[in-house]
Amino acid sequence: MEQLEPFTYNHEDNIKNLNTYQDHDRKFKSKNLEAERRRRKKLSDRQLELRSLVPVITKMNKATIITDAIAYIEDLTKCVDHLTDQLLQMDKETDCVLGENMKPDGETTTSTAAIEKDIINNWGITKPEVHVIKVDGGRLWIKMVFEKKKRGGLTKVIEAMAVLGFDLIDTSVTTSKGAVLFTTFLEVICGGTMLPDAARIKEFLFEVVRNI
Amino acid sequence: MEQLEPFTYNHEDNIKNLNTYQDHDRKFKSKNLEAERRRRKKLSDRQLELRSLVPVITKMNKATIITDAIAYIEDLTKCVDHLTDQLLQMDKETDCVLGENMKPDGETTTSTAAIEKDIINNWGITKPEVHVIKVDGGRLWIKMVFEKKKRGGLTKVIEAMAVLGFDLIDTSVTTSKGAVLFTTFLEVICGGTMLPDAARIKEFLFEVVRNI
DNA sequence: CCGAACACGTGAAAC
DNA sequence: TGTTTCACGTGTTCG
Repeated sequence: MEQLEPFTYNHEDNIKNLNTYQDHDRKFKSKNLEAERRRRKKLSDRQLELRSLVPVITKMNKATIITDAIAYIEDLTKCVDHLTDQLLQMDKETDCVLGENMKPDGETTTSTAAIEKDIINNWGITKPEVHVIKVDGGRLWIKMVFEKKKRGGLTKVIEAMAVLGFDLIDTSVTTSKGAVLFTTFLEVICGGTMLPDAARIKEFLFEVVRNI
Repeated sequence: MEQLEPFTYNHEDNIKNLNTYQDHDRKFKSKNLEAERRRRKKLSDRQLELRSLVPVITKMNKATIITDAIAYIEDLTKCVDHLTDQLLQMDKETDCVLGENMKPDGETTTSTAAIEKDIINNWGITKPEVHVIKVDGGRLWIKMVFEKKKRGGLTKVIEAMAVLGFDLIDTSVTTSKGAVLFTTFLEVICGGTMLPDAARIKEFLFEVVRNI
């Protein structure tokens, strides 16, 4: 085909020349040829690693590997959600059982109703103070100052920490004249990437300490 | 160098011709040009989708996106493992409790019996350590070292403090490699169900930390 | 023979 | 500045 005449690029020759005169003759070599090769290799390695992590691979294509990885991540997140739901439900049940057992009059009030009642009754006078600082990937530093209005309030705070999946490394609680200073350095159990943003944690904890 | 003579490929010319005569003149067009474009777009889209699924992206690089996805998958699997462990443990516990509660003869097994049973069942590897020191009339200093076997254990401790009618003045909790050091300086509230007898408090707390 | 998948070197552009 | 990342069109291989 004379149409293809101007296009006389020969890849094999080019490769051969590159390999032969790799360091001596740079006439046909871009400056970033080796860098590009490194980049390609790195990307390829990552994709290989990703493939090795995903259990079910429908096809060996690069695109399908990513698709399978996406499906796997979705499955995993769904699994995590389901498990946490189950765990929370179970936590709530055991709490309910304990609460009922401790009640002397034997009245069966659900914990949600009790919480609602608490919300109505305890209208905070002083606004609680909550600080959440992300130290690194999976570590947080939290400081809270709030007013202790009833006994067992600290239990709720520690409970909230457990619900959030926090592993308290170093915690200090100081009480003085009805005010509580709670500071903690903690690690997120489920891993750094699962970490919700500090603002959300702060909001959640604010609601927690608001109701105690 | 005549060796490199055949390399007359001109990318710009090729692009220009492609843009100008995209559908009319296919002189410089490979047969699989459009297919390759489709493939690239598909792959790019998948990577975009993957990126949108991973919450923490350190860099926007294609390689780092995959790296982050790998880290995310590892975190997720770790989280799933952890949650299933917890769930299994909790299932076992509730089974134990329910089994006792479900006694058909209606016999009211006291909690002490349950505790005794637990003592028999759970033979801890490391014996927990509990110290209770009476500072003055209504003030105590407590130090406990125990092994954390499950999440929410700290909640039980704080709960026990509330049950005992203790008002925690200054508390410190330090965790390291599954071991927990809990120290507190507290005040006994008048309405407490238990008298501040150090030995009895120590026994009670020992049972509490033994079961967590 | 053809479509799909891939690695390659390259120029442009971003940081 | 220059190093790095990206999209591009290409030739080749495989089913």
